[in-house]
Amino acid sequence: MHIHNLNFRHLRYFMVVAQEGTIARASKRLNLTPQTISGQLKVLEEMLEIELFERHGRRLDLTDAGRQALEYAEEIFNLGEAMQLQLHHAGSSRINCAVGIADVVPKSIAYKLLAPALELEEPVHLECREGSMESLLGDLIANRVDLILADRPIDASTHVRAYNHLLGETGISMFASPELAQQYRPNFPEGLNGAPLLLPTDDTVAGANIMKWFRARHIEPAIRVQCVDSALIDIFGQAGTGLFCGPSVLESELQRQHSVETLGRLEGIRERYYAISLERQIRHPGVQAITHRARELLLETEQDLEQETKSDD
Amino acid sequence: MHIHNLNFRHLRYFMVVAQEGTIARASKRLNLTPQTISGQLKVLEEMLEIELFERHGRRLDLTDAGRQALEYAEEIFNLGEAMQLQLHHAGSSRINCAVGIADVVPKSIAYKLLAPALELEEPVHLECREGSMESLLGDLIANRVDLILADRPIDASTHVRAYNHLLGETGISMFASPELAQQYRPNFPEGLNGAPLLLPTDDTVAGANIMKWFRARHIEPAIRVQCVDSALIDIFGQAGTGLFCGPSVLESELQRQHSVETLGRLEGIRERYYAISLERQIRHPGVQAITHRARELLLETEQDLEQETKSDD
DNA sequence: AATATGCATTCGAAATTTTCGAATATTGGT
DNA sequence: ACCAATATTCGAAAATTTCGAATGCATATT
Repeated sequence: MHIHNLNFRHLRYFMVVAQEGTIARASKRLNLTPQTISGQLKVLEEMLEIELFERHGRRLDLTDAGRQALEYAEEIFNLGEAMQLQLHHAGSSRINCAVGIADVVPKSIAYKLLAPALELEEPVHLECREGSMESLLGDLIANRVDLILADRPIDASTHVRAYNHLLGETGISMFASPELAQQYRPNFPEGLNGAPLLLPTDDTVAGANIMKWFRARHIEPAIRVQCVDSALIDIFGQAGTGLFCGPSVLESELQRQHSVETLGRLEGIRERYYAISLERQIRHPGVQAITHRARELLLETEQDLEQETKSDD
Repeated sequence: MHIHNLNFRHLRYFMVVAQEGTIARASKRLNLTPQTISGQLKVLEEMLEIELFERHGRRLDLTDAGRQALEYAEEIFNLGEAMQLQLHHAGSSRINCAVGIADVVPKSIAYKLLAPALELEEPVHLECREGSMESLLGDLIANRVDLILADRPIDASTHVRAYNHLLGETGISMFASPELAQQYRPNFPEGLNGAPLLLPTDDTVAGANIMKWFRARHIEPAIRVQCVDSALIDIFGQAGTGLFCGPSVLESELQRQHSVETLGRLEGIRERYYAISLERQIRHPGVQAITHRARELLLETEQDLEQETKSDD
């Protein structure tokens, strides 16, 4: 079996299995039988001549090579979709605005930030793509996206010459399923020693901030799950796996949609969101709408919320 | 037929056909029958829902969409190979030096520039990748390559924060097959009006320089072929399709390998080659060897040659 | 103008690859 | 020890890719 037989399907199956953690769940999401996934995964491993997963009992854990391969797979997949989109919409005369969303940015936040572009008189056609910062910066300099939504500004170390636009900021709140909330709310945050916690990975701004916050207060929660995608954290949190943090602006949304309760605020942490573009002076009408209007929007929401909770300062 | 059936083979066939210009030649290079290529190309067009080639008689010309798709295809293909290389060499302890070569740089020049790295006491393992400047810059900031070899420095307009290292420069000579050389050598360059010419595309430094050179002298050759890859120009030139330009340092090599003769120098044009890296202060031993030793090397060769031809100034 | 050659394409059969049903093996929990 | 859930193996069916033969078209040759 040669490498050129590599299908986009192989990559897709691999990505979904890595995301879902088990072949069984992946097979459900893909509407395929588990044998197929298992077989194609083995084919992929043979083609790449390397083990992608470590089989621990019936658990599949990504190997180091698997993690590297996953990054490539996601980027290749994105390029494939971008190609299809661009070719297909080439003839269309709609205003197009391609946005890259760093996968550390919660989807609801992204929606709030992008919404202004959809409310223009001349409606904008948005194309969204997710990925790691590195991969998206490559897309930005190649003009495959007009804008990146991220949780941090880029600096000299990124080696990309681009401009940051602060869109807004929010505090961080802690959430949990009703049972866990009842147990841990009484002495929050001091009583969180040993409490089960779901966290963004250490290399994200949010994850690093939260860890620092706990260390500064000599509190040591038991970290159960760490992942990049905050949507996944929300799911785990809803299921009661542990306490988790999220943007304060999303409090009411999280409570309603995931049936979780708020324990309190992590005072002192401010999460900021940035738009990153190649031009300092933005002419692209869609991007303009986002960078101008979005800032007001998120700050307003935040102010409303501060009046409601009224616990700061 | 769904997009997920997209194979790396489809992309490869497409790339080779675009490069070779005809399905027949592509089928020879790929050791496949023309029907296969033709069929798979049609499958690809159906999957992308767009025409990649315009069929003019028995000539295949890339459409606009085809050109865009080609860029994506090359990038996707490179990523696939990079993935395989990185995973396969992950355990190996060799010094690795990944170099991106802009496809406007003649292969022989690239070899000359990279050779110093291979002569180190501790031998360096080179990994080479070709592609457009944009695609390679993405690889550079994502650390998939340590260095880019290019025919121009990067400036502010590229939006990448990186450093240029001039490696050397050379004059430009004009070559042709013996018959053409005999015909056009007597009154070079004034008598080149209407002469068949093979050129790098307009968006390359070399192509633009040569065009400007002719315009300044009110000479109007008939441009027959324009392409990015200089190796292809050499082949056409060898076949006698037209006159073509190449680096003066490669005069003897071109004469020997492609059985062509030199018509003369294009006085005033200097072709420069640059290494582009993310660090100003280079620590990578392989990259260091290239940026330090290569400069001397190419300049030396050039000086030798200037003594031989003795026609300047 | 007729002919020949080279090239792209269409069609059906063979080879290859992917998918699934059935059966087996292993894990984790009760 | 048993059960439920999972991953895997094996062979057959379905789908895809490849090639041989034949066709049609365009350019070159006579």
